Amino acid sequence: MSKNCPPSQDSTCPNQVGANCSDCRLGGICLPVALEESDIIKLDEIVKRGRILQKNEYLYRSLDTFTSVFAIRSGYVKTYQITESGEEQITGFYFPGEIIGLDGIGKNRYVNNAKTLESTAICEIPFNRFQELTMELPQLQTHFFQLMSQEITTDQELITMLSKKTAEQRIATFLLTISARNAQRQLLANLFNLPMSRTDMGNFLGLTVETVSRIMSKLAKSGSIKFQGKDIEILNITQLKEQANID
Amino acid sequence: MSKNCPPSQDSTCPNQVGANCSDCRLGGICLPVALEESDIIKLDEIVKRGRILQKNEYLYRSLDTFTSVFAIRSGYVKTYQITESGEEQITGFYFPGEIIGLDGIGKNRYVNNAKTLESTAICEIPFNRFQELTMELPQLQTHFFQLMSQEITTDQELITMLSKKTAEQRIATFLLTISARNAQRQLLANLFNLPMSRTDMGNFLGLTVETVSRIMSKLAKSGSIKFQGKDIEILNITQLKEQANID
DNA sequence: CTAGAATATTGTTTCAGATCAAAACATACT
DNA sequence: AGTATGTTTTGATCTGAAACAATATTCTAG
Repeated sequence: MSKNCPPSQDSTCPNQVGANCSDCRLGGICLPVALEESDIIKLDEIVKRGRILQKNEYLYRSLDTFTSVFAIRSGYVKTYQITESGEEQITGFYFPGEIIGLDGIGKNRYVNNAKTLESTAICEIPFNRFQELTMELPQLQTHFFQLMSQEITTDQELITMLSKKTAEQRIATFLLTISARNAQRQLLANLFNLPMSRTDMGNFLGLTVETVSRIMSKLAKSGSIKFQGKDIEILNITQLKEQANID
Repeated sequence: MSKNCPPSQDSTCPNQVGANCSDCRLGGICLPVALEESDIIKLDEIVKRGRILQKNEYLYRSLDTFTSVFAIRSGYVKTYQITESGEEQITGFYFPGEIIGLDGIGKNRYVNNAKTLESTAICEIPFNRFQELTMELPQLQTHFFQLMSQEITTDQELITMLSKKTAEQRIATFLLTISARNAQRQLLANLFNLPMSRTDMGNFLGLTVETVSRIMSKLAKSGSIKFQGKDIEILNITQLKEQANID
């Protein structure tokens, strides 16, 4: 098996974004759960690895025929819908190790658009073949059910946020969520870079850019955080949590 | 097989809410898709039928160990979470033929509380046994993936609503959604009874009761609808659609 | 049938966040 | 480098829905 092979979707060929699921540093965050080594190899065979998208490229668009779900290896993706009145509504931000495209299963067409926020490496998992594989690997099926269920749960958290929280609570909560997701990926929890613009943050949180900007400044003045553009440092997580929750 | 048997969970015993999946008048709305007769029988064997809950009873509560998903045969259920600050946030209303409990799969505990809005008949589907069955019935697995995906999609519609729509647009949209769901169940699309209180409506839509009441009156004055308490009649669906969408 | 409770409606005031406006930064392009 | 274009911040004003308040209506239990 040649080591010096061209960029391709050949899963047997190691390339710049990693060779296969077993040695992927994302490990358990992504799909392979408590699978046997031999089972991971089966999964490996169907995963199309190594595709790299530039900033602002689409993984899929609303109404495209559903074919695959995607795992993010590196980079960041936002999903959004266009409302009847032509506005964008962001429904999620996705980080390395996370899976997108689940919304397409229901009607065999993607409902959302998925667009990269920066240069992003992805693994494509053709759903037909994946589903066949789940028929012989119950653990894989279980894991996938869990993934979908968790997507429901995070969507419902956002619903609660939009329905019940003030602008300050939303932004504090958002920063804490990003922090936690970074920590889960062995990154620093209190010092990170926001992958999205203020506009996107506001859109996701149901706020205008101006409000986002104002509240960020307010949180900084209160001493909870420090920031310079997209670089964020959490200085007082206890206080930030209070700002996230309490009325 | 006795016809005159006590109320029980014995699925072989016909009772007041219907005998089995094959002759359930909800048909395709619920689980059994394009299944063979023989496969429906297998499904029948695991479904616990005939449990009837009174108004305001719980199907499950937040943090209960996840065991089953539930199909509603008749009646209505709301799901809700309690926020950190102790408020209720309704995440969904469920109608006959719809499936609830999917949020519990992710962490093996229910995230929401599920409470009946009136006397409600349910079918309980123990998830372990159901999952085993999906291993031999690919169509059943596909259908269940689709159900979960659709739950994601409806949650995302609510997100868009809460983030982008005015009070009037939310209520108009809500009434149109209920109307459509009734039509799907062979009920009248333009004359129906809301199963939830104004308070619950407001809670779900991120509005106060007072605002719900005001907007309902406004919609009635505009001639789109007519109502008497929970009895709703849609008089001008075209106009109501305009009120639901346009800025 | 009636008292009491719960739910719904309507009126008035207040306020959080939107909108409008403009300046300050940041990034990309020739 | 220097100009243009996009993004973020800060300021002033406005507004839709919340909050507060008071009735009115509908349910429920005895």
